[in-house]
Amino acid sequence: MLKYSRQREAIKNFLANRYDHPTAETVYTEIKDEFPNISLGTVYRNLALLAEIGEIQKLSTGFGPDRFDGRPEPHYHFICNQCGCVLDLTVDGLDHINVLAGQDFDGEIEGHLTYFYGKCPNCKQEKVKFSTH
Amino acid sequence: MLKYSRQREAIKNFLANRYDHPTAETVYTEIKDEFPNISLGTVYRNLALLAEIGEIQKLSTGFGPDRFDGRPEPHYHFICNQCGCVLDLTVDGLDHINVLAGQDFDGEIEGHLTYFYGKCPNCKQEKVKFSTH
DNA sequence: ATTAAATCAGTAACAGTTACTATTTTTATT
DNA sequence: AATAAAAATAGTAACTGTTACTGATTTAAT
Repeated sequence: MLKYSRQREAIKNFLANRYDHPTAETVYTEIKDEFPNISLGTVYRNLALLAEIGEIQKLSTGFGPDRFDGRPEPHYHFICNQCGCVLDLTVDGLDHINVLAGQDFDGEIEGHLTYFYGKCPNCKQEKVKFSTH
Repeated sequence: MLKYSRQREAIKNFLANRYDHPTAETVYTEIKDEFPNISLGTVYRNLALLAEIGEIQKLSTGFGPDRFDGRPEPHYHFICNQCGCVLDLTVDGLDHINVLAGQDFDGEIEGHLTYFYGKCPNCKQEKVKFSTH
């Protein structure tokens, strides 16, 4: 049975108000303002739990630590090749790729996980700035 | 300057003949037949190097250790939710999803990384077997 | 108020990977 | 073939991110 915990609530609220997909470490250090002696283990445990019950999302980008997204509803993510930032990305009409993938496959495709890569708006700007003088 | 090394060559050949996307640990233990005192560090170093120069691919699936694919040409991957196996998957006509993703995005989409999930052919079979008696 | 279960803080352990160092291989030059 | 510089190696230590353990605290039902 799941019991209320202020720490868990604080972690969830913290994530709900952030859009930069922080790491467990970031959640830990930031939440320390409110809970000066919260444990890193508590942060990891609650992040895992919240992800499991679908209240947040865990992003394993492949490089560096996992990141967490306070928006539970399904959406895509963009990772900047230059600065490494992670941005939310709403892309419609991508469900059909499961069908495409299943075309020549004897198993059963149930879902997919996609990360988009490139230059974020900021880094795209930067590049223009440097290349035109 | 890149110098030849038999260990690197062996690692590359080993991967070229495997289609199960082994982990560094697996490469290490298997390649020990030929090089009894090869170092795990050597395996990691060469896997990273081969991936960097594009002769193999590194797969970060998000759970467990990274896996390696001896086929350098771009293709997709399927991960079985049940047994965890990783299979190659050829899916055509998926380049356009970069365009779709860039529709309402001010940055620049340069690529994407997609993993498909579901039941592999074997596990799909299993399920049928158990549910029909 | 009492109690049992859940959660906690603190810390140790763990997995996967990278970094360091002294020795060996490779390869270009004599 | 011998020499020498650069690259790679084996072996091991260290590191990063995460999980597991333990005894104390908090929650929530009685």
